[in-house]
Amino acid sequence: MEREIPYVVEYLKDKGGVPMVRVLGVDHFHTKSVFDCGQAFRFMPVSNTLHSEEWGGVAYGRYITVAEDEDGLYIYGVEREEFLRVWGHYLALDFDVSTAAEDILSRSDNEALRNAVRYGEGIRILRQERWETLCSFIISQNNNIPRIRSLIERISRELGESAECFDGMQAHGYTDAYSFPTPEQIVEAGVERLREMKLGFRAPYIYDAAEKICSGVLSLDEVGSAESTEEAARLLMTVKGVGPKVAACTLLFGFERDDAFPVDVWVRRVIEKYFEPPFDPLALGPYAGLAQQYLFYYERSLE
DNA sequence: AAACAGGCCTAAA
DNA sequence: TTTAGGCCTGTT
Repeated sequence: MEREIPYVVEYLKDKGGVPMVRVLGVDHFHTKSVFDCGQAFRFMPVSNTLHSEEWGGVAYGRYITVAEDEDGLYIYGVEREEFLRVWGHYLALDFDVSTAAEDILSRSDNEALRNAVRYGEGIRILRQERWETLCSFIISQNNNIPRIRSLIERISRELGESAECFDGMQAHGYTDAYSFPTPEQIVEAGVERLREMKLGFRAPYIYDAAEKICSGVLSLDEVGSAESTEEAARLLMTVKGVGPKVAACTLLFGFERDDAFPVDVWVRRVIEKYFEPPFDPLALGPYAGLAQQYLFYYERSLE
């Protein structure tokens, strides 16, 4: 369901001369929901007086921030060409959330699901970078979100390159920022170095993923063009430390496989709590992954 | 202090 | 084929 960005888009500069994009009338995009629902680990709240909620982070080698008000969405540190080529898609502004949510609800009359969709109305599944997504969810296993964040930040700082950033972004929380290391940079660093960075038992997993990609044993292009989500998952699971859950997250968040349905402890809890026994994610349809994210975010909010 | 954190690997039935 | 333990590290 990719399409042109169905919003009015303006290309402006802020008071500090920073190139920015304003997207008018965006629905289903609440910055906190998007960046804090557990799909992404590199965006953090930026405190300034411009917006109540502004989140900054690195993707595609650039530091940007995203904020909103009643008029629409603001993306700071981005020019027109790159917005059209990269960021509109990264932020999934070309995705019709309303239709997808309706599709999900049309397949189930489950009340918890209905509540979850309402609660997570502002969620959009980002279209993140493949390699970084794979590593992020390898790191996520048996781990908690603050530490996942700090580990990803640490290996980016130590092994990645300085991110691109427009002058004046200091007003948007920029101090310094680094892109996630490439497979080559991970291999170059070596397992011992990864251990020193406190990746623990995940160090050899990350290294194995990097090594398989560098040697050509695993191709993320092939994963992307696999016939089915199931086949794509099978390819990813050839990496040590990648099981069904990590594979599903990688596919949903990094490969636009909207039907991928990661089952973790929280989702298992939701299923047991609210659904009648033979639960089949396939029954939730082509956007089952979005449904999963609604359920996950909803259940965690109850804590 | 002991248990737990968006799992997965390995060994053993 | 399924099922326990154990795992790096940091926090509570």
